[in-house]
Amino acid sequence: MTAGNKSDKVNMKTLARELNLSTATISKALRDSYDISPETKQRVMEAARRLNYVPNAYASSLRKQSSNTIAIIIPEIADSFFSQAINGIESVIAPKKYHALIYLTHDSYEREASMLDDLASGRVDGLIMSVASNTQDTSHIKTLQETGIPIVFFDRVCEDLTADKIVTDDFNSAYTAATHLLQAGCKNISLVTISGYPSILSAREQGYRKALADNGITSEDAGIVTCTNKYTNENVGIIKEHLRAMKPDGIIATVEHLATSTYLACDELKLQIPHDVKVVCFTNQITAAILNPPLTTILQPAYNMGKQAAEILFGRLSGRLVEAEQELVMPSQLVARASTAS
Amino acid sequence: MTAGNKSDKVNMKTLARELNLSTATISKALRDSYDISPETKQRVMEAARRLNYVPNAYASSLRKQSSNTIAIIIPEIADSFFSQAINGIESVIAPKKYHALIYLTHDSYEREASMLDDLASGRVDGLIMSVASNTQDTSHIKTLQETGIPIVFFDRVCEDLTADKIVTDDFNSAYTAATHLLQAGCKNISLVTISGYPSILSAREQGYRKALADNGITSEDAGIVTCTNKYTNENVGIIKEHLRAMKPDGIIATVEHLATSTYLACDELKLQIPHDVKVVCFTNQITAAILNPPLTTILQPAYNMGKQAAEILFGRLSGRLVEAEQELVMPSQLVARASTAS
DNA sequence: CTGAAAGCGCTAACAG
DNA sequence: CTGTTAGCGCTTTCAG
Repeated sequence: MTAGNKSDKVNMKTLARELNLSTATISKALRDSYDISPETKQRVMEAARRLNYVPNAYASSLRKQSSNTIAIIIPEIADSFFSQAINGIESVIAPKKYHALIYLTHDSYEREASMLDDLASGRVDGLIMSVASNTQDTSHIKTLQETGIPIVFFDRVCEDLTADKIVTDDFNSAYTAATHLLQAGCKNISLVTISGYPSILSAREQGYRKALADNGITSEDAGIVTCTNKYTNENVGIIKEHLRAMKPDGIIATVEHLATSTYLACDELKLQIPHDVKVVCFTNQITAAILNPPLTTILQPAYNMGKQAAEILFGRLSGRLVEAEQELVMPSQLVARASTAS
Repeated sequence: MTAGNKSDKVNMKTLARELNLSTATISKALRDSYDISPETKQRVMEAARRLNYVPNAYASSLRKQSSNTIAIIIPEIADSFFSQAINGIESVIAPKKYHALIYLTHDSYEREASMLDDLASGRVDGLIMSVASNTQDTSHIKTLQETGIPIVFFDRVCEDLTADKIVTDDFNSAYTAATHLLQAGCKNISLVTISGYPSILSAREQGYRKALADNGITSEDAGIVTCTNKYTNENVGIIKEHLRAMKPDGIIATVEHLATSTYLACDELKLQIPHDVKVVCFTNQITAAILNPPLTTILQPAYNMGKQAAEILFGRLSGRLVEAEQELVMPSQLVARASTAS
């Protein structure tokens, strides 16, 4: 039981009483309105500071029908890409004194849908999201859009939706990754990926297929390994089985956590990277450079993607940005390291 | 401009009109109150679904003076420990339909203080936090506690504060790490750490010192290297300089991002781990096992710490937990890998 | 320049 | 069982 409880809660009425003014004047003075005299403003500010006045966030939000709050909905948080993106988002909202509610779908469509339904409550002014990998039906998203809440998607976007989107050039990145492996001498390249609908997964797969096709290799799907989207040992088993069966000499892993699984699988089978199999992974992990061996990565501009997403969202919120929704494609970067050395 | 805007906003008044009932009845029916007839409840529920009614979060929070929202304040997000802890927190708040506001201090006392001041606005019912490394004055925290908002600290706690705290046994962990290195044959162990006040840093330092003292080694502070708490190349330089000057044969790194800096520093100086220098780091990075060489870690129970913190917070919020504030110490685990092999 | 009054949408006494 | 009423604390006309 703490002291100084509810009893001494100071609100505008308290200030008004203290200064013999009306709450209307207090309100205007605090918002630095033009039609309040400088002296009154001084007095109000002083009293507010002295009495430790803090405006009630919900009263203000209710009245203004806006909350200075946005939601961030992502599949996972223990993932370098997403946590770096959050940093980018935070870098633009913090200076504006906006607040961020964070929600994790754990890649579940049901959770995602219920989160979006809830957001129609006026809780947030806008939303930045990356869809769950098993989200196919997008009606929950459209319903929220219809309430007028702007949504900006990043990385995992829905193709059938009209909205602002920030993505990387996944097709090209996968194409580049595959080409990089081919140039390193690989003849039999596998794609280690996860199941799901987001376009980034299919784009990465298409890029991979195209690179093989352009080099006269017809894969017949044998080179595609589908893992679960959880960081579990199960994936190590799936990858090992594939390595044993198909004996690929090159692997492209499409999401961050598959790097560890792939390395462990190779290790358990005593396959040497890059001698027996070369590996490249889409990941933003900072430890890539000190892995055994250092891992060639497709590095996404996670921080800047988050930053851009937030900036576009604020453009919408402020009414500054009125053009049609756009898809912004930001370049990823292949960082070559020992895991793909010839 | 999306269709179906504000105009058709449906609130309790709409439902009341629709069904020829009062808003009081609607409110009670929706909350499944005992004194509403089953049939009325049915009608209300049906109408709510049909008209897509979503209760206004802020009106409700304002009226009830509680928001079903908590704040999470942490130094960084792109850090495995913190992101895993958030997962733990989320695992308990999501089923309770609570919301989480997330704030990053970037280890700045000023930002932290302004965040805590703001939370007196009634925006959240409770707070889970890990203090900034340069927070020394804790008056901003005490002030918030006085408003009656329960705060639970985890990992980076303040010693001079009365509050619920979830920590790991940092002293013992560091002692264990140092002992582990001594047993592996190290004679000259350095502690690579960051500057700051949180007790975990001093506990880790004390544990290190005690282990050396217990083994007849007097360090005279020469073995302590202080880095910046940013993930920058600067730290690689600082560590390299120390390695050159002091030639330690063992290193304990106290925070996650120093693992990468330490490995890079050794690499640049062509020092072999573990042959020339053995390394152990406090980190939760999942890639520890696939580093070159695999890294011996002090693994903190991050997920469970977050979970416990949230559970204790809910205990306070519900009034279920009324005993004096407690400090819960959870064990870390030394996971020995090749980086400390003899 | 300042104040009175209405109301954002919801909840909780209290009556009936 | 249902309705009336009075606010939660703030902002915003509109008068003066």
